[in-house]
Amino acid sequence: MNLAPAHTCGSSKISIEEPLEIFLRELQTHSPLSSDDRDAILRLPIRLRRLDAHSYLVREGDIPIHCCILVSGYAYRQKVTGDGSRQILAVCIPGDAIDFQNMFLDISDHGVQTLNRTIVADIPREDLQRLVLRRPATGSAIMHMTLIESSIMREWVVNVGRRDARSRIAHILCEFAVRLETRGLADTKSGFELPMTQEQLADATGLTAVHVNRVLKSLQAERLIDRQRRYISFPDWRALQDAGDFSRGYLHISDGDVIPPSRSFRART
Amino acid sequence: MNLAPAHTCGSSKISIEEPLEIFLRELQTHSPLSSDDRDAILRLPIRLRRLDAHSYLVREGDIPIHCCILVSGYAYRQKVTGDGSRQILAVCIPGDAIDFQNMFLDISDHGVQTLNRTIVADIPREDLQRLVLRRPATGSAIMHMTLIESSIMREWVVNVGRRDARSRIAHILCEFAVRLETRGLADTKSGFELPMTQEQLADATGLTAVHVNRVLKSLQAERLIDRQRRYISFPDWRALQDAGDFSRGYLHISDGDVIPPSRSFRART
DNA sequence: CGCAGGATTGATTGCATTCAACGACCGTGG
DNA sequence: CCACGGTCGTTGAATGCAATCAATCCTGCG
Repeated sequence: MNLAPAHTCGSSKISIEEPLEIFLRELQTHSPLSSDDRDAILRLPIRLRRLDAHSYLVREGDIPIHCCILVSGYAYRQKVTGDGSRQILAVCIPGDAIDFQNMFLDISDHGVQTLNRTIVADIPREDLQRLVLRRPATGSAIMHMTLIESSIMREWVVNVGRRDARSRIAHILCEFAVRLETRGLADTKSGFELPMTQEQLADATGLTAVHVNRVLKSLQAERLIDRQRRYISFPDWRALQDAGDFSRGYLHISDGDVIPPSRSFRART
Repeated sequence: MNLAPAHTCGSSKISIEEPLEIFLRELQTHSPLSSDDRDAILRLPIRLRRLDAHSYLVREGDIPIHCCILVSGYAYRQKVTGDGSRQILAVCIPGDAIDFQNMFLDISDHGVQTLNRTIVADIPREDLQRLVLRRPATGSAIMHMTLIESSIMREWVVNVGRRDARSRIAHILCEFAVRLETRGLADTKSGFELPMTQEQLADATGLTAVHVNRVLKSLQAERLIDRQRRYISFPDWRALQDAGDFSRGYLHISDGDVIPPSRSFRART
């Protein structure tokens, strides 16, 4: 079902180094590493995979055997309730590591699925665990990334628990914009391609697709957002943040973390 | 406001070792440590504090200077939205470490408050960071504890995002019971003292206090719970779990983790 | 061209909120 | 000892936000 065959992604072959450099960059944005640590990371063995949209990266109940880094494309974490409804827990963007959550535990408590066509780099679990034990600084860097993900999840609890539909949607749009921007993948002025359907947006915000549609339309009518198909931009970024009760503190972005758009690696859908 | 004076907590003075032993026990339930690692943990400097109910352990925006271990009593993590409503993100029980979340980040993205009278042990941040860098295995153990907290938070997103009021309440009660039970602080048969008001329960489940009250009454009427003031027990534990769509997988409890009630340290309220 | 998934719209329902008042319990102080 | 105040719990009535049900409209794609 998965293991997508070659798709149009430019002419050049992807070198084996690039994914680890992306990973290293993300690790280092928060905690500096010695050159030995950096080398150790760049020497990690990896395997590249291409995946279609809607492929499973992790299934709930899996025993994780590798940690995968999202090189390009988007994915989301999810859990399903007993009555079959789905909750999206997080959206992963290029540069994110998928399996820190599961890797140090025995069994995956949630699933991860791709949103679109995706390239991932798998790092064997044991190699990563060995790295962490031998090079504590890399462990701290991983801890740091993981804690930021936790912080984002805390904000999601608030979003889903205590905000009305309008704020929830505005908030998630703001979060998405800022996270993409800090990786040089979008810019709040010019907007970006939203990789989610309205139903997925609904599952992320604890609403129904129908209601998401209505809220989006009303945000559009108020000129807080502007949509052309999936492409979305924010004519009044300030007002959108207010509507979403958004402030970026919980993303723990320091100024130096931002990757200028020119330097960015492109998301190949 | 805080720094509660002596309260009745038995006659004996609390020895300085005990809190670190509690901490060590929790760390070890998931990842075994060498005797050197154990010694290093037991040698950590700590300071004990007694706190009244409703004291702040951490304020949103604080720069954490120590990590505190909850020795006895309960606390909760919270965030407040722009319009002033509160969301409770997690309930901390004796043995939990409060500040792993914040310690490796620069600034606290959420607050922590005590639910009742509490004893905490502060470990200076630098000592803990030094420990982690010198003894990677302790770092892994801390990572492990942190990831379980993340897993619980994921389940909370689902609870608040995708379950109706009845299930949310039943679920949180189940979670509470199981977590207390594994630390030998309660048992699902005989019940336990619920340390939260209905308003706090509401803020944890994304509901209103009024509605929590109605749901509790209806659960009572169905004989899924039994309440005498704050004391709660579960006449039909199986049915309650069903009502709450609860299964304990996400708590990542292995059989060996459970502390028999006899060995347990008592929660001194 | 026709199909399928996604987006849109309307009408209706219902769960949870809101507002408001009252009751029960507990600790405190006169 | 009892009166008092405050917090928490309980209840009723009315409102409203979002869900549900159902149909239709797009639009990209085979």
